[in-house]
Amino acid sequence: MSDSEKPTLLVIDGHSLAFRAFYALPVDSFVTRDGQHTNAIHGFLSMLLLLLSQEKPTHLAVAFDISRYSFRTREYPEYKGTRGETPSEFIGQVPLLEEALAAMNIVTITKEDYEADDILATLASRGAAEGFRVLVVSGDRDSIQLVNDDVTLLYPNARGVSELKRYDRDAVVERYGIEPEQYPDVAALVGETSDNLIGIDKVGEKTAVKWIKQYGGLDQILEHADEIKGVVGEKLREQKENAVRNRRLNRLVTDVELPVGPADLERRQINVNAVRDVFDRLQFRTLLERVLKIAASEGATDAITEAAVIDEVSPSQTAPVVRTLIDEELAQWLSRNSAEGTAPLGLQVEIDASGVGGFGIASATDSVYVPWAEGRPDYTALESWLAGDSPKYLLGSKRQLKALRQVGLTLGGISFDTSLAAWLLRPGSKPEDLASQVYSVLGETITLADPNQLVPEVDALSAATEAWYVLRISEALAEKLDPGTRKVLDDIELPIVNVLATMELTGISVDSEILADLRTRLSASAADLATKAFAEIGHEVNLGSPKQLQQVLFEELNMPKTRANKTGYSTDAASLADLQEKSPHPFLGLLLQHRDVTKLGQIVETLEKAVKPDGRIHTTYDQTGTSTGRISSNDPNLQNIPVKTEVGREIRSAFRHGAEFETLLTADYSQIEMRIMAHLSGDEGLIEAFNAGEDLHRFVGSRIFHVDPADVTPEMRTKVKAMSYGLAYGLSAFGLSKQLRIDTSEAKQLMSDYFARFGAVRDYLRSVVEKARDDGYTETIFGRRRPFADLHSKNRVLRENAERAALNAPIQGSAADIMKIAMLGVAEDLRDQNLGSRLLLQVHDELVLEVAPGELETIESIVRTRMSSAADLAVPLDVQVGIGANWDAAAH
DNA sequence: TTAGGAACGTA
DNA sequence: CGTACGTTCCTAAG
Repeated sequence: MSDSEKPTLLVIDGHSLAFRAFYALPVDSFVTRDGQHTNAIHGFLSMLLLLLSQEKPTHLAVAFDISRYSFRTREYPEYKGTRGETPSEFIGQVPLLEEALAAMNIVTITKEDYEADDILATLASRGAAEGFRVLVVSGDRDSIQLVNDDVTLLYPNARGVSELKRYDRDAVVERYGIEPEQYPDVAALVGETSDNLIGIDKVGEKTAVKWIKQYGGLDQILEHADEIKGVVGEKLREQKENAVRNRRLNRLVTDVELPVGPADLERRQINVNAVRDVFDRLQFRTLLERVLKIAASEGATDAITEAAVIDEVSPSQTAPVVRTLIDEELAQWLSRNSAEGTAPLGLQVEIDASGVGGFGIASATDSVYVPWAEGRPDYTALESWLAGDSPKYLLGSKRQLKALRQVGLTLGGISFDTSLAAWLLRPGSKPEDLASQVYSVLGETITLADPNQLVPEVDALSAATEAWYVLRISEALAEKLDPGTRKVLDDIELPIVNVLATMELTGISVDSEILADLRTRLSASAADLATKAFAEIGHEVNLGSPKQLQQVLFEELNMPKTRANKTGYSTDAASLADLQEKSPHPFLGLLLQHRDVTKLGQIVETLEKAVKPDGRIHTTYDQTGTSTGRISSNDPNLQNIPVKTEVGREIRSAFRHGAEFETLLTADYSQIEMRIMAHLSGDEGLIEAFNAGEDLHRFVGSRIFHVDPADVTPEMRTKVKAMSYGLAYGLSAFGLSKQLRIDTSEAKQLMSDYFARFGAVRDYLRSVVEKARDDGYTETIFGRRRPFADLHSKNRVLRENAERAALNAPIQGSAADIMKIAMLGVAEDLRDQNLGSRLLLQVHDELVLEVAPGELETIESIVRTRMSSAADLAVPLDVQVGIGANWDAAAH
């Protein structure tokens, strides 16, 4: 068998390569937003991917040391004793690397009492015996002894891990002048500093090699030690025990007992879903793409192993043949497949540039395609099936529902949505398209046509086949949903799809003249402020460039340094305010004002561009946009329209009721998160505070500072307010001191005074984190879960970030649930009572509606009732309602 | 052209 | 060293 026909076994010393990578790549350039260092992982994986594509191994394993201790340290406690502390940035990268390898379905091997090199040696020798071409990757020179006609060593050179030097037998001979098998003899004589193996004084590589050539090997050299002349001869005779010991220790073990042999290490299919997960966490974008590319190429060529690899999936099925149906045939098919007692159908609406192109509808065993031509008369059966309650499973139902609405069709019976289900299972994940879900949920591969390709390489999948996949994904996901999550899906998320779609289609009316006027004033003001700012420093700069500002502030004006960030020193508003105190300069104030007006100007401009021909702005709500259960808004984001400043309120005043309507009405929950904390913690003091109906912060302040509510000063109230709001975010004494600009000691005192009166709150917050640590997830009042992995992390920054997020999740999430339930109630009443008023916006704890003439009282009553009764808590849910011609006037 | 960071708007 | 978002600009990569 020639070499090219042999299977290739690639074995890697994990620690050694990761450690090389760690020193080869700058630590600071590879840090996740959470503070996890990743340079070693990145370097390792990058090299691994290169090896996979260049060497195309058929079999693969990575070996790791279990600890620093092995049979060698027992024999010689000083072994590797020169190695210093492992850098803290390296610790913690290895477990993550192992996770990444697991996701790529690569076998990792460890063995108690042995080093990774021994595992490599064993696999290499067995592999060679079993007819493999073996490639060993290690940064340990001892591995040279493994090289022979079947085994090649790939050794990282001085440039780190970007290149590996190839040592086959000839290369070893060329480099060292001896056969690979003789290398340990050389090392035994010379010694190995990195292993703390001391050699013979005065004997270097040259001498050792010369002796070995002369006498044949270490044993022979020692036998003839007496013949060797000079000082080196003396040293050899004096210190020969060193060489004997070194030789004993540097002999790699080739018969370690392992749970797997070379033949078991056949390359396995990459688990794309898991890889995405791990790589997302590590923020490896480019690497992810490289892995996906490999996965795709391998997945396409090897359909058989596919299903076996992704955990426990049923064997892949074959999509039913697509039939195109219209008219009577279609009516019969629908009637047959949607009759009472039949299973739900998958539905995929074909959406193209001009609207709806057709429908794919599928049962488990049959799929049909229905071309759509607007205005055709004979679609009665289809339309009534679409509008009816007959259960339908979809992927991304809101988008499809909107597309149908725009061609005058109604969609009812949305009883499963794979995007929503996948998000509920993993609320941090980004929505996947059909092909990705087919892979991540079913473990099968389909190829979608590239929409950017004019002449598609592959035929587009019929919408009917897509619907069939959606149906299967739905069934697979449904099995994974625990009852609580299922209830959230059925009772909250699926019903609210329709409400959100309606709000998006409705939009909100905007007075473009107000915006245009505002923009003119703001840009004039910006120009004026910029001129004045330039005059202060004597030249022009780009005030929007943090880099140029740093030059001006810290070099030209020599101001004291502010908080450091990745690109230098911070120039954010808080830092500039600090600077203004320490080193007053007119430039600072002008800069801040300029920031302010340009920011507002941008917002106004964005809004102007977003106004559609109907004079309204239609945002898009992202139902799967958050990890907590909130809804996010984009294109444009109407959940962050300014309100705190005068100009901000002017912007809000441009949002108004439509011409046919009477007024805008806003309704918001007051202190909903604090109320949820009171409920969840059962803190009697806090519950009393809300039941007393008094100003919350005044009440809490009176308890903490031991004064009458009437004697709570504004300063006291401010402090209490900051403390209360901070609680739900995991605020620290340090953070509190910073925000209130008080001493840390005073902040500490404030916190302890607070908890002295409201101790159950602290107990509750602690218990949330503890429970999450045990369960692996948090849960809202309504059973919405959010998983947390980092609560057990050894990395303190990661762990503490996770702890704060975990204690916040049930609070923010429960508030989100409550608001969604309230919206469902309001929408239901509007529909059932045939009211003309409409829901327009949701801003987390606030709803904006436009009220049809004559409906004001009804609407106010509906909104108050539905919002305050959305959940039954230990404290009342207070709702504030405001009315006005525009969003600003309707505030209260 | 693209991706990440800084900055800043909201709840 | 305070949670959850989206958008904008600048900048350094590609």
